[in-house]
Amino acid sequence: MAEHSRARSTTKRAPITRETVLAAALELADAEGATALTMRKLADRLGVEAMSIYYHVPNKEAILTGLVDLVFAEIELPTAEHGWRPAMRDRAVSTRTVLVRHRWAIGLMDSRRDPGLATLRHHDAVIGAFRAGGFSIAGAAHAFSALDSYIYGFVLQELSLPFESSEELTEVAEGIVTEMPTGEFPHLTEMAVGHALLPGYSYANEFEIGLDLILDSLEQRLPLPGWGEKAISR
Amino acid sequence: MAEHSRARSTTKRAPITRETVLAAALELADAEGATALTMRKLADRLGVEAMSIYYHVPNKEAILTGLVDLVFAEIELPTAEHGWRPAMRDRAVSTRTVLVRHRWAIGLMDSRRDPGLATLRHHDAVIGAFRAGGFSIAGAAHAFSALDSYIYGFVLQELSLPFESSEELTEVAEGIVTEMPTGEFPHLTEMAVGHALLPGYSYANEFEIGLDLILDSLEQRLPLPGWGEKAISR
DNA sequence: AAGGTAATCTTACGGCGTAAGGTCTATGAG
DNA sequence: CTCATAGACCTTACGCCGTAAGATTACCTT
Repeated sequence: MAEHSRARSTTKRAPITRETVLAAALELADAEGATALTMRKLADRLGVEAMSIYYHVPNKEAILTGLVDLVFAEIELPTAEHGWRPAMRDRAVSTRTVLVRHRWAIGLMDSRRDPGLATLRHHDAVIGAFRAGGFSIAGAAHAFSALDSYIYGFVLQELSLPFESSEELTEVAEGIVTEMPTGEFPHLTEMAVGHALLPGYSYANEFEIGLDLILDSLEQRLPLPGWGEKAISR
Repeated sequence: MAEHSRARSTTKRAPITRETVLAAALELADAEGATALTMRKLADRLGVEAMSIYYHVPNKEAILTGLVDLVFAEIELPTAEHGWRPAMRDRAVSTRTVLVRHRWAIGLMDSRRDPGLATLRHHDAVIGAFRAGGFSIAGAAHAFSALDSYIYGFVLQELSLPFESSEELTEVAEGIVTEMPTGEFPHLTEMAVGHALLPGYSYANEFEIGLDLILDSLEQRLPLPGWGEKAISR
Protein backbone atom coordinates (compact mmCIF):
# COMPACT_ATOMS: atom_id res chain seq x y z
CA MET A 1 0.00 0.00 0.00
CA ALA A 2 2.71 2.42 -0.97
CA GLU A 3 0.24 4.91 -2.39
CA HIS A 4 -2.95 4.82 -0.36
CA SER A 5 -3.48 8.44 -1.30
CA ARG A 6 -6.46 7.62 -3.52
CA ALA A 7 -9.31 9.55 -1.93
CA ARG A 8 -12.88 8.36 -1.64
CA SER A 9 -13.86 6.74 -4.89
CA THR A 10 -11.36 7.79 -7.53
CA THR A 11 -8.56 5.31 -8.12
CA LYS A 12 -5.63 7.64 -8.72
CA ARG A 13 -7.08 9.10 -11.85
CA ALA A 14 -4.57 9.97 -14.54
CA PRO A 15 -4.16 13.73 -14.74
CA ILE A 16 -5.86 15.52 -17.57
CA THR A 17 -3.90 17.70 -19.94
CA ARG A 18 -4.61 19.75 -23.02
CA GLU A 19 -3.88 16.61 -25.04
CA THR A 20 -6.21 14.31 -23.12
CA VAL A 21 -8.90 16.97 -23.32
CA LEU A 22 -8.56 17.15 -27.09
CA ALA A 23 -8.45 13.36 -27.42
CA ALA A 24 -11.63 13.00 -25.37
CA ALA A 25 -13.28 15.76 -27.37
CA LEU A 26 -12.40 13.94 -30.58
CA GLU A 27 -13.89 10.72 -29.27
CA LEU A 28 -17.01 12.47 -28.09
CA ALA A 29 -17.56 14.32 -31.36
CA ASP A 30 -17.01 11.13 -33.36
CA ALA A 31 -19.39 9.17 -31.16
CA GLU A 32 -22.21 11.64 -30.71
CA GLY A 33 -21.71 14.51 -33.14
CA ALA A 34 -20.73 18.11 -32.82
CA THR A 35 -23.82 19.23 -30.92
CA ALA A 36 -23.12 16.68 -28.19
CA LEU A 37 -19.71 18.19 -27.61
CA THR A 38 -20.47 20.24 -24.51
CA MET A 39 -18.14 21.11 -21.69
CA ARG A 40 -20.17 19.05 -19.23
CA LYS A 41 -20.28 15.91 -21.33
CA LEU A 42 -16.62 16.30 -22.10
CA ALA A 43 -15.89 16.60 -18.41
CA ASP A 44 -17.92 13.45 -17.72
CA ARG A 45 -15.81 11.58 -20.21
CA LEU A 46 -12.69 12.83 -18.47
CA GLY A 47 -14.02 11.89 -15.03
CA VAL A 48 -13.92 15.49 -13.95
CA GLU A 49 -16.16 18.49 -13.38
CA ALA A 50 -16.80 20.85 -16.27
CA MET A 51 -14.90 23.79 -14.85
CA SER A 52 -11.75 21.75 -14.35
CA ILE A 53 -11.25 21.70 -18.09
CA TYR A 54 -10.70 25.43 -18.03
CA TYR A 55 -7.46 24.93 -16.19
CA HIS A 56 -5.99 23.33 -19.28
CA VAL A 57 -7.77 25.23 -22.01
CA PRO A 58 -8.86 28.88 -22.18
CA ASN A 59 -12.34 28.24 -23.57
CA LYS A 60 -14.39 25.99 -25.80
CA GLU A 61 -13.32 27.73 -28.96
CA ALA A 62 -9.75 26.66 -28.29
CA ILE A 63 -10.91 23.06 -28.08
CA LEU A 64 -12.65 23.31 -31.44
CA THR A 65 -9.58 24.89 -32.99
CA GLY A 66 -7.43 22.14 -31.53
CA LEU A 67 -9.80 19.51 -32.91
CA VAL A 68 -9.53 20.87 -36.42
CA ASP A 69 -5.77 20.65 -36.17
CA LEU A 70 -6.01 17.08 -34.91
CA VAL A 71 -8.06 16.23 -37.95
CA PHE A 72 -5.53 17.83 -40.27
CA ALA A 73 -2.84 15.79 -38.59
CA GLU A 74 -4.62 12.64 -39.78
CA ILE A 75 -4.37 13.59 -43.43
CA GLU A 76 -1.56 11.98 -45.40
CA LEU A 77 1.08 14.49 -46.33
CA PRO A 78 1.88 14.57 -50.04
CA THR A 79 5.38 13.59 -51.09
CA ALA A 80 6.88 14.81 -54.32
CA GLU A 81 8.48 11.45 -54.96
CA HIS A 82 6.26 10.11 -57.74
CA GLY A 83 5.28 13.44 -59.20
CA TRP A 84 2.80 16.06 -58.14
CA ARG A 85 -0.22 14.40 -59.74
CA PRO A 86 -0.39 11.11 -57.85
CA ALA A 87 0.73 12.94 -54.71
CA MET A 88 -2.18 15.33 -55.00
CA ARG A 89 -4.59 12.59 -55.91
CA ASP A 90 -3.66 10.55 -52.84
CA ARG A 91 -3.81 13.58 -50.62
CA ALA A 92 -7.25 14.51 -51.92
CA VAL A 93 -8.57 11.01 -51.31
CA SER A 94 -7.00 10.97 -47.85
CA THR A 95 -8.49 14.35 -47.01
CA ARG A 96 -11.96 13.24 -47.99
CA THR A 97 -11.58 9.99 -46.03
CA VAL A 98 -10.56 11.86 -42.90
CA LEU A 99 -13.31 14.47 -43.22
CA VAL A 100 -15.91 11.77 -43.69
CA ARG A 101 -14.55 9.84 -40.72
CA HIS A 102 -15.00 12.99 -38.63
CA ARG A 103 -18.25 14.27 -40.04
CA TRP A 104 -18.41 17.18 -37.63
CA ALA A 105 -15.07 18.62 -38.80
CA ILE A 106 -16.18 20.30 -42.00
CA GLY A 107 -18.69 22.36 -40.07
CA LEU A 108 -15.96 23.59 -37.76
CA MET A 109 -13.80 24.84 -40.60
CA ASP A 110 -15.72 27.93 -41.47
CA SER A 111 -15.46 30.58 -38.80
CA ARG A 112 -12.12 29.14 -37.64
CA ARG A 113 -9.38 31.60 -38.36
CA ASP A 114 -6.21 30.39 -36.68
CA PRO A 115 -4.53 27.38 -38.27
CA GLY A 116 -2.68 24.95 -36.00
CA LEU A 117 0.73 23.47 -36.54
CA ALA A 118 -0.50 20.33 -38.32
CA THR A 119 -2.56 22.53 -40.62
CA LEU A 120 0.41 24.70 -41.48
CA ARG A 121 2.56 21.62 -41.99
CA HIS A 122 -0.07 20.19 -44.32
CA HIS A 123 -0.37 23.38 -46.35
CA ASP A 124 3.37 23.68 -46.60
CA ALA A 125 3.71 20.14 -47.91
CA VAL A 126 0.99 20.71 -50.50
CA ILE A 127 2.58 23.86 -51.83
CA GLY A 128 5.94 22.11 -51.77
CA ALA A 129 4.64 19.24 -53.88
CA PHE A 130 3.25 21.63 -56.48
CA ARG A 131 6.48 23.61 -56.55
CA ALA A 132 8.54 20.47 -56.93
CA GLY A 133 6.28 19.48 -59.79
CA GLY A 134 7.20 22.62 -61.65
CA PHE A 135 4.39 25.01 -60.75
CA SER A 136 5.28 28.65 -60.23
CA ILE A 137 4.30 30.32 -56.99
CA ALA A 138 1.18 31.74 -58.59
CA GLY A 139 0.46 28.45 -60.32
CA ALA A 140 0.76 26.56 -57.06
CA ALA A 141 -1.59 29.03 -55.43
CA HIS A 142 -4.15 28.53 -58.18
CA ALA A 143 -3.84 24.77 -58.05
CA PHE A 144 -4.00 24.66 -54.26
CA SER A 145 -7.08 26.83 -54.15
CA ALA A 146 -8.94 24.94 -56.86
CA LEU A 147 -8.18 21.51 -55.50
CA ASP A 148 -8.95 22.25 -51.87
CA SER A 149 -12.11 24.10 -52.77
CA TYR A 150 -13.27 21.03 -54.64
CA ILE A 151 -12.39 18.65 -51.82
CA TYR A 152 -14.07 20.63 -49.06
CA GLY A 153 -17.09 21.40 -51.18
CA PHE A 154 -17.54 17.79 -52.16
CA VAL A 155 -17.46 16.64 -48.57
CA LEU A 156 -19.83 19.42 -47.61
CA GLN A 157 -22.33 18.19 -50.18
CA GLU A 158 -21.73 14.53 -49.47
CA LEU A 159 -22.46 14.97 -45.79
CA SER A 160 -25.64 16.93 -46.31
CA LEU A 161 -27.21 14.47 -48.67
CA PRO A 162 -30.66 13.48 -47.47
CA PHE A 163 -29.66 9.85 -47.04
CA GLU A 164 -26.87 7.65 -45.86
CA SER A 165 -27.49 4.22 -47.26
CA SER A 166 -28.72 3.47 -50.74
CA GLU A 167 -32.00 2.23 -49.26
CA GLU A 168 -32.60 5.63 -47.77
CA LEU A 169 -31.66 7.21 -51.08
CA THR A 170 -34.29 5.17 -52.86
CA GLU A 171 -36.86 6.12 -50.30
CA VAL A 172 -36.15 9.83 -50.38
CA ALA A 173 -35.78 10.10 -54.12
CA GLU A 174 -39.00 8.22 -54.73
CA GLY A 175 -40.70 10.59 -52.35
CA ILE A 176 -39.44 13.60 -54.26
CA VAL A 177 -40.35 12.13 -57.60
CA THR A 178 -43.86 11.07 -56.73
CA GLU A 179 -45.01 13.99 -54.64
CA MET A 180 -43.80 16.60 -57.07
CA PRO A 181 -46.47 18.54 -58.91
CA THR A 182 -46.42 16.65 -62.15
CA GLY A 183 -43.55 17.75 -64.28
CA GLU A 184 -42.54 20.72 -62.21
CA PHE A 185 -38.94 19.56 -61.99
CA PRO A 186 -38.52 17.42 -65.08
CA HIS A 187 -34.73 17.32 -65.14
CA LEU A 188 -34.46 16.54 -61.46
CA THR A 189 -36.98 13.78 -61.93
CA GLU A 190 -35.14 12.44 -64.94
CA MET A 191 -31.88 12.36 -63.04
CA ALA A 192 -33.43 10.69 -60.05
CA VAL A 193 -35.20 8.02 -62.04
CA GLY A 194 -32.62 7.51 -64.74
CA HIS A 195 -29.48 7.84 -62.69
CA ALA A 196 -29.51 8.15 -58.92
CA LEU A 197 -32.12 5.45 -58.43
CA LEU A 198 -30.30 2.93 -60.59
CA PRO A 199 -28.99 -0.05 -58.63
CA GLY A 200 -25.45 0.40 -57.39
CA TYR A 201 -25.45 4.15 -57.59
CA SER A 202 -23.43 5.95 -54.94
CA TYR A 203 -22.70 9.64 -54.84
CA ALA A 204 -19.28 8.89 -53.37
CA ASN A 205 -18.16 7.67 -56.80
CA GLU A 206 -18.44 11.21 -58.09
CA PHE A 207 -15.50 12.29 -55.99
CA GLU A 208 -12.74 10.81 -58.09
CA ILE A 209 -14.44 11.77 -61.35
CA GLY A 210 -14.40 15.45 -60.41
CA LEU A 211 -10.96 15.12 -58.90
CA ASP A 212 -9.48 13.78 -62.13
CA LEU A 213 -11.27 16.53 -63.99
CA ILE A 214 -9.35 19.13 -62.04
CA LEU A 215 -6.06 17.25 -62.14
CA ASP A 216 -6.35 16.99 -65.93
CA SER A 217 -6.83 20.71 -66.23
CA LEU A 218 -3.92 21.42 -63.92
CA GLU A 219 -1.69 19.22 -66.02
CA GLN A 220 -2.68 21.14 -69.11
CA ARG A 221 -2.12 24.49 -67.44
CA LEU A 222 1.33 23.61 -66.11
CA PRO A 223 3.28 24.46 -69.27
CA LEU A 224 1.39 27.72 -69.72
CA PRO A 225 2.85 31.08 -68.71
CA GLY A 226 1.74 32.10 -65.24
CA TRP A 227 1.41 28.47 -64.15
CA GLY A 228 4.73 26.75 -64.64
CA GLU A 229 8.10 27.96 -63.52
CA LYS A 230 9.53 30.34 -66.08
CA ALA A 231 12.91 28.69 -65.87
CA ILE A 232 13.68 25.36 -64.29
CA SER A 233 16.58 26.09 -61.96
CA ARG A 234 19.82 24.47 -63.12
CA MET B 1 -60.67 57.60 -34.39
CA ALA B 2 -62.30 54.85 -36.31
CA GLU B 3 -60.02 52.14 -34.91
CA HIS B 4 -59.28 52.91 -31.28
CA SER B 5 -58.67 49.22 -30.75
CA ARG B 6 -54.94 49.70 -30.34
CA ALA B 7 -54.22 48.53 -26.82
CA ARG B 8 -51.76 50.17 -24.47
CA SER B 9 -48.60 50.84 -26.48
CA THR B 10 -48.72 48.80 -29.67
CA THR B 11 -50.01 50.65 -32.69
CA LYS B 12 -51.96 47.95 -34.48
CA ARG B 13 -48.95 45.83 -35.23
CA ALA B 14 -48.96 44.01 -38.53
CA PRO B 15 -49.53 40.30 -37.98
CA ILE B 16 -46.54 38.03 -38.21
CA THR B 17 -46.51 35.09 -40.59
CA ARG B 18 -44.06 32.42 -41.61
CA GLU B 19 -42.83 34.81 -44.27
CA THR B 20 -42.26 37.77 -41.99
CA VAL B 21 -40.51 35.47 -39.53
CA LEU B 22 -38.13 34.28 -42.23
CA ALA B 23 -37.57 37.80 -43.53
CA ALA B 24 -36.72 39.02 -40.03
CA ALA B 25 -34.45 36.05 -39.47
CA LEU B 26 -32.62 36.84 -42.70
CA GLU B 27 -32.13 40.45 -41.64
CA LEU B 28 -30.94 39.41 -38.21
CA ALA B 29 -28.47 36.85 -39.51
CA ASP B 30 -27.11 39.31 -42.07
CA ALA B 31 -26.76 42.03 -39.48
CA GLU B 32 -25.35 40.10 -36.55
CA GLY B 33 -24.31 36.67 -37.75
CA ALA B 34 -25.63 33.18 -37.26
CA THR B 35 -24.91 32.94 -33.55
CA ALA B 36 -27.04 36.03 -32.91
CA LEU B 37 -30.02 34.36 -34.52
CA THR B 38 -31.87 33.30 -31.38
CA MET B 39 -35.58 32.95 -30.90
CA ARG B 40 -35.64 35.77 -28.37
CA LYS B 41 -33.74 38.26 -30.52
CA LEU B 42 -35.83 37.28 -33.50
CA ALA B 43 -38.97 37.88 -31.46
CA ASP B 44 -37.67 41.30 -30.41
CA ARG B 45 -37.20 42.21 -34.04
CA LEU B 46 -40.76 41.13 -34.75
CA GLY B 47 -42.13 43.08 -31.78
CA VAL B 48 -43.37 39.90 -30.18
CA GLU B 49 -42.52 37.40 -27.46
CA ALA B 50 -40.29 34.45 -28.32
CA MET B 51 -42.95 31.79 -27.94
CA SER B 52 -45.31 33.53 -30.33
CA ILE B 53 -43.04 32.57 -33.19
CA TYR B 54 -43.88 28.93 -32.55
CA TYR B 55 -47.40 29.54 -33.71
CA HIS B 56 -46.10 30.10 -37.23
CA VAL B 57 -43.14 27.77 -37.30
CA PRO B 58 -42.64 24.35 -35.66
CA ASN B 59 -39.12 24.97 -34.34
CA LYS B 60 -35.88 26.79 -34.96
CA GLU B 61 -34.62 24.15 -37.37
CA ALA B 62 -37.50 24.97 -39.71
CA ILE B 63 -36.42 28.60 -39.70
CA LEU B 64 -32.87 27.67 -40.65
CA THR B 65 -34.14 25.40 -43.41
CA GLY B 66 -36.36 28.19 -44.66
CA LEU B 67 -33.44 30.60 -44.61
CA VAL B 68 -31.33 28.33 -46.78
CA ASP B 69 -34.12 28.19 -49.30
CA LEU B 70 -34.44 31.98 -49.25
CA VAL B 71 -30.76 32.22 -50.05
CA PHE B 72 -31.10 29.78 -52.93
CA ALA B 73 -33.94 31.87 -54.26
CA GLU B 74 -31.52 34.78 -54.64
CA ILE B 75 -29.23 32.87 -56.97
CA GLU B 76 -29.63 33.59 -60.67
CA LEU B 77 -31.13 30.65 -62.48
CA PRO B 78 -29.10 29.48 -65.48
CA THR B 79 -30.71 29.73 -68.88
CA ALA B 80 -29.64 27.55 -71.74
CA GLU B 81 -29.93 30.43 -74.19
CA HIS B 82 -26.28 31.22 -74.84
CA GLY B 83 -24.94 27.75 -74.22
CA TRP B 84 -24.21 25.83 -71.08
CA ARG B 85 -20.79 27.32 -70.46
CA PRO B 86 -21.63 30.99 -69.98
CA ALA B 87 -24.82 29.94 -68.22
CA MET B 88 -22.84 27.90 -65.71
CA ARG B 89 -20.19 30.56 -65.35
CA ASP B 90 -22.78 33.22 -64.53
CA ARG B 91 -24.57 30.92 -62.15
CA ALA B 92 -21.35 30.08 -60.33
CA VAL B 93 -20.46 33.74 -59.93
CA SER B 94 -23.98 34.51 -58.76
CA THR B 95 -23.89 31.66 -56.26
CA ARG B 96 -20.65 32.85 -54.77
CA THR B 97 -21.92 36.43 -54.60
CA VAL B 98 -25.03 35.36 -52.76
CA LEU B 99 -23.17 33.09 -50.34
CA VAL B 100 -20.70 35.84 -49.54
CA ARG B 101 -23.54 38.32 -49.05
CA HIS B 102 -25.04 35.91 -46.51
CA ARG B 103 -21.88 34.68 -44.84
CA TRP B 104 -23.80 32.53 -42.35
CA ALA B 105 -25.49 30.48 -45.07
CA ILE B 106 -22.64 28.14 -45.98
CA GLY B 107 -22.46 26.96 -42.38
CA LEU B 108 -26.14 26.09 -42.46
CA MET B 109 -25.82 23.91 -45.51
CA ASP B 110 -24.19 20.92 -43.92
CA SER B 111 -26.56 19.07 -41.64
CA ARG B 112 -29.55 20.38 -43.59
CA ARG B 113 -31.26 17.54 -45.31
CA ASP B 114 -34.55 18.77 -46.77
CA PRO B 115 -34.27 21.05 -49.78
CA GLY B 116 -36.89 23.77 -50.23
CA LEU B 117 -38.76 24.67 -53.38
CA ALA B 118 -36.31 27.33 -54.52
CA THR B 119 -33.48 24.86 -54.00
CA LEU B 120 -35.19 22.22 -56.10
CA ARG B 121 -35.99 24.80 -58.76
CA HIS B 122 -32.36 25.82 -58.83
CA HIS B 123 -31.08 22.28 -59.13
CA ASP B 124 -33.57 21.50 -61.84
CA ALA B 125 -32.50 24.50 -63.87
CA VAL B 126 -28.83 23.59 -63.54
CA ILE B 127 -29.38 20.04 -64.70
CA GLY B 128 -31.58 21.35 -67.47
CA ALA B 129 -28.87 23.68 -68.73
CA PHE B 130 -26.34 20.87 -68.84
CA ARG B 131 -28.76 18.58 -70.62
CA ALA B 132 -29.61 21.26 -73.16
CA GLY B 133 -25.90 21.70 -73.73
CA GLY B 134 -25.60 18.09 -74.75
CA PHE B 135 -24.52 16.36 -71.56
CA SER B 136 -25.89 12.92 -70.86
CA ILE B 137 -27.67 12.28 -67.60
CA ALA B 138 -24.51 10.85 -66.06
CA GLY B 139 -22.42 13.63 -67.60
CA ALA B 140 -24.72 16.26 -66.17
CA ALA B 141 -24.48 14.59 -62.78
CA HIS B 142 -20.69 14.63 -62.93
CA ALA B 143 -20.59 18.24 -64.07
CA PHE B 144 -23.12 19.35 -61.48
CA SER B 145 -21.26 17.66 -58.68
CA ALA B 146 -17.85 18.95 -59.66
CA LEU B 147 -18.96 22.52 -60.21
CA ASP B 148 -21.05 22.86 -57.08
CA SER B 149 -18.40 21.21 -54.95
CA TYR B 150 -15.93 23.78 -56.19
CA ILE B 151 -18.26 26.71 -55.58
CA TYR B 152 -19.23 25.73 -52.04
CA GLY B 153 -15.70 24.77 -51.14
CA PHE B 154 -14.30 28.01 -52.42
CA VAL B 155 -16.74 30.06 -50.41
CA LEU B 156 -16.06 27.91 -47.36
CA GLN B 157 -12.36 28.67 -47.63
CA GLU B 158 -12.86 32.30 -48.56
CA LEU B 159 -14.99 32.95 -45.50
CA SER B 160 -12.62 31.29 -43.08
CA LEU B 161 -9.57 33.17 -44.18
CA PRO B 162 -7.86 34.83 -41.24
CA PHE B 163 -8.44 38.30 -42.61
CA GLU B 164 -10.98 40.40 -44.35
CA SER B 165 -9.15 43.41 -45.73
CA SER B 166 -5.78 43.31 -47.41
CA GLU B 167 -4.35 45.25 -44.46
CA GLU B 168 -5.37 42.44 -42.15
CA LEU B 169 -3.89 39.95 -44.57
CA THR B 170 -0.56 41.74 -44.48
CA GLU B 171 -0.64 41.80 -40.71
CA VAL B 172 -1.52 38.13 -40.28
CA ALA B 173 0.81 36.82 -42.96
CA GLU B 174 3.71 38.83 -41.61
CA GLY B 175 3.00 37.41 -38.20
CA ILE B 176 3.11 33.87 -39.55
CA VAL B 177 6.24 34.50 -41.52
CA THR B 178 8.22 36.16 -38.76
CA GLU B 179 7.25 34.05 -35.78
CA MET B 180 7.80 30.75 -37.57
CA PRO B 181 10.74 28.69 -36.39
CA THR B 182 13.21 29.63 -39.05
CA GLY B 183 12.57 27.70 -42.20
CA GLU B 184 10.03 25.30 -40.77
CA PHE B 185 7.48 26.08 -43.47
CA PRO B 186 9.59 27.28 -46.36
CA HIS B 187 6.97 26.93 -49.09
CA LEU B 188 4.30 28.61 -47.05
CA THR B 189 6.71 31.42 -46.31
CA GLU B 190 7.68 31.70 -49.94
CA MET B 191 4.06 31.92 -51.01
CA ALA B 192 3.24 34.49 -48.36
CA VAL B 193 6.19 36.71 -49.15
CA GLY B 194 6.32 36.19 -52.89
CA HIS B 195 2.62 36.07 -53.66
CA ALA B 196 -0.04 36.77 -51.04
CA LEU B 197 1.76 39.78 -49.60
CA LEU B 198 2.29 41.43 -52.97
CA PRO B 199 0.32 44.65 -53.38
CA GLY B 200 -3.08 44.16 -54.95
CA TYR B 201 -3.38 40.50 -54.08
CA SER B 202 -6.86 39.27 -53.27
CA TYR B 203 -7.87 35.67 -52.75
CA ALA B 204 -11.22 36.40 -54.37
CA ASN B 205 -9.46 36.53 -57.74
CA GLU B 206 -8.76 32.84 -57.46
CA PHE B 207 -12.43 32.03 -57.86
CA GLU B 208 -12.72 32.58 -61.57
CA ILE B 209 -9.35 30.99 -62.27
CA GLY B 210 -10.44 27.72 -60.70
CA LEU B 211 -13.90 28.06 -62.19
CA ASP B 212 -12.52 28.31 -65.72
CA LEU B 213 -10.26 25.38 -64.97
CA ILE B 214 -13.28 23.19 -64.34
CA LEU B 215 -15.32 24.59 -67.21
CA ASP B 216 -12.43 23.88 -69.59
CA SER B 217 -12.29 20.29 -68.46
CA LEU B 218 -16.03 19.88 -68.79
CA GLU B 219 -15.90 21.20 -72.33
CA GLN B 220 -13.23 18.65 -73.16
CA ARG B 221 -15.17 15.83 -71.57
CA LEU B 222 -18.43 16.64 -73.33
CA PRO B 223 -17.68 14.74 -76.58
CA LEU B 224 -16.42 11.74 -74.66
CA PRO B 225 -18.52 8.59 -74.14
CA GLY B 226 -20.28 8.68 -70.81
CA TRP B 227 -20.39 12.47 -70.80
CA GLY B 228 -22.21 13.61 -73.91
CA GLU B 229 -25.50 12.34 -75.22
CA LYS B 230 -24.93 9.19 -77.25
CA ALA B 231 -27.21 10.44 -79.99
CA ILE B 232 -28.47 13.99 -80.36
CA SER B 233 -32.20 13.59 -80.75
CA ARG B 234 -33.45 14.51 -84.22
C1' DA C 1 4.97 20.54 10.68
C1' DA C 2 4.36 24.49 7.49
C1' DG C 3 3.85 26.68 3.40
C1' DG C 4 3.34 26.89 -1.56
C1' DT C 5 1.48 25.67 -5.76
C1' DA C 6 -0.88 23.07 -9.28
C1' DA C 7 -5.21 20.79 -10.11
C1' DT C 8 -9.82 20.28 -9.29
C1' DC C 9 -14.44 21.43 -7.46
C1' DT C 10 -18.67 24.38 -5.97
C1' DT C 11 -21.75 27.72 -6.79
C1' DA C 12 -23.91 30.90 -9.55
C1' DC C 13 -25.38 33.78 -13.60
C1' DG C 14 -27.33 34.94 -17.83
C1' DG C 15 -28.85 33.05 -22.09
C1' DC C 16 -30.60 29.29 -24.92
C1' DG C 17 -34.77 26.29 -27.21
C1' DT C 18 -39.17 25.06 -26.19
C1' DA C 19 -43.26 22.39 -23.41
C1' DA C 20 -47.54 23.56 -21.21
C1' DG C 21 -51.07 26.24 -20.49
C1' DG C 22 -53.30 30.94 -20.04
C1' DT C 23 -55.15 35.28 -22.15
C1' DC C 24 -56.58 38.47 -25.36
C1' DT C 25 -59.39 39.90 -29.59
C1' DA C 26 -61.93 39.80 -33.88
C1' DT C 27 -65.72 37.46 -35.77
C1' DG C 28 -70.12 35.76 -36.59
C1' DA C 29 -74.36 33.34 -34.87
C1' DG C 30 -78.33 33.70 -32.02
C1' DC D 1 -76.53 43.14 -28.11
C1' DT D 2 -74.66 38.98 -26.14
C1' DC D 3 -71.61 35.48 -26.19
C1' DA D 4 -69.14 31.21 -27.81
C1' DT D 5 -65.35 30.18 -30.84
C1' DA D 6 -60.95 30.02 -32.65
C1' DG D 7 -56.72 32.18 -34.00
C1' DA D 8 -52.77 34.89 -32.37
C1' DC D 9 -50.06 35.97 -28.82
C1' DC D 10 -48.17 35.82 -23.91
C1' DT D 11 -46.43 33.92 -19.21
C1' DT D 12 -44.07 30.81 -16.74
C1' DA D 13 -41.00 27.25 -16.18
C1' DC D 14 -37.55 23.51 -17.18
C1' DG D 15 -33.30 21.64 -18.39
C1' DC D 16 -29.30 22.66 -20.84
C1' DC D 17 -25.43 25.63 -22.21
C1' DG D 18 -20.57 28.35 -21.51
C1' DT D 19 -18.01 30.29 -18.04
C1' DA D 20 -16.69 33.97 -13.95
C1' DA D 21 -15.28 33.83 -9.18
C1' DG D 22 -13.62 31.80 -5.49
C1' DA D 23 -12.99 27.69 -2.35
C1' DT D 24 -10.87 23.39 -1.72
C1' DT D 25 -7.88 19.51 -2.17
C1' DA D 26 -3.42 16.93 -3.02
C1' DC D 27 1.18 16.88 -3.19
C1' DC D 28 6.06 18.69 -3.04
C1' DT D 29 9.59 21.33 -0.79
C1' DT D 30 11.75 22.97 3.17
